[in-house]
Amino acid sequence: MSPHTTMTESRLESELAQRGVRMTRQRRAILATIESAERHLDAAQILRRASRVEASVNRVTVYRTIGLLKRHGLIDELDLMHVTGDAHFYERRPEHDHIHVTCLRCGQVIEFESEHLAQLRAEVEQQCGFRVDVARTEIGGYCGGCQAMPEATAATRATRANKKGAEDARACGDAAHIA
Amino acid sequence: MSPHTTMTESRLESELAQRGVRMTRQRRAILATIESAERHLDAAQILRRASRVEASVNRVTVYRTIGLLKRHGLIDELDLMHVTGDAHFYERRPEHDHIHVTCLRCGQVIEFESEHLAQLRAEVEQQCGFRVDVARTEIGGYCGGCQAMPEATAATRATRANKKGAEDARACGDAAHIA
DNA sequence: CTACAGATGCAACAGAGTTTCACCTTGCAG
DNA sequence: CTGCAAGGTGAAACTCTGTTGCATCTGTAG
Ligand SMILES: [Mn+2]
Ligand SMILES: [Mn+2]
Ligand SMILES: [Zn+2]
Ligand SMILES: [Zn+2]
Repeated sequence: MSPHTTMTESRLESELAQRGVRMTRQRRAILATIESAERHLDAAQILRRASRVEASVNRVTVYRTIGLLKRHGLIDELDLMHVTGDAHFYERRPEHDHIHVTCLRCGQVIEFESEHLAQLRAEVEQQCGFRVDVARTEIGGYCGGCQAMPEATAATRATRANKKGAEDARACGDAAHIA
Repeated sequence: MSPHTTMTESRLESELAQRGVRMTRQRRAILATIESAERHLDAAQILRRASRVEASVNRVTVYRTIGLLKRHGLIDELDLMHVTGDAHFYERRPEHDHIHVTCLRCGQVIEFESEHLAQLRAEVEQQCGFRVDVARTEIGGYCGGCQAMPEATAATRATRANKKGAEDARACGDAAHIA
């Protein structure tokens, strides 16, 4: 990597610029992390990944930036049925709504689009007199594989026990240097 | 009230009985509380209300009973967009699915039924190969009143500050005797 | 009535997110 | 450029939600 890694400006970054929000090295790292994630990340995972490009990023700043992005409607918050704990997960707000289907045994998450989402939202706006800001549909169940699998063999399951940090550090090559 | 208030057997109670689950005074109080609630309660509120009929009920038992009911699919867990904090809310699983529409300013919650829910669920089962266990749609937005109200006047808003216990104790007559 | 699986209470713990405050940086005006 | 004020940041301490270990108690089958 070059000495001054300038990091290509993310879409989130330009969205914020447009709205006159001040940009910092820390924010840039966090935005890029969220933007480029191949899956839904929670705050701790965002911190770990962002710290790799900008070592000074702090836990608190991650939470503050998540708050900023939520207020501006640029990201959505997910529970993923809290299969792995009480943390919330984040993703950039997509063009079209989609729902999240989580396997309660293996933790796999599938995204699914449907016409019914927009229709439901329209119904709510009309019949409840609400201006809808954010809509979230989450489903929990058992994926094909896990339906077949005998109860005990479920070694894949993301339990509360093995959740302890390891997964993200392992997946991405170098050790986590932030607790 | 008579000395030995026998408390009519709730539907949750008989559901559990059918499944051979052991019944205790504490559980009975918690089940009755959830069953008879006129709105969605979080764990702390369930504890406060249940303690009024059965003083020995403990916080931990509330959580354990919530877990029991979730495992048996007898209650659903809601976020209500976490407008008032990080707690989760509970309600008995209804006959027909409904969604929860929460006003992000005043905290009001509206329940709404729609054909699209069942259709969406069917689509997921077919196209994702999942066996769906629980489905949750939550919407956040601004209710009619709050859309009209000028930004500052929002005195009604359930802020993190006023959340502190008062609301439930006040609403139900006698003081909360459990922290 | 008894025995024992299973439920409870307590206290200690753990994880997620927030607040405070002294210090630092960004973006802009001069 | 330079200086400066508005706003962002890190560290530590804190709050709130939920969990666990363990000694003790109790509901229920026999
Ligand atoms: Mn949640
Ligand atoms: Mn409801
Ligand atoms: Zn699975
Ligand atoms: Zn409102």
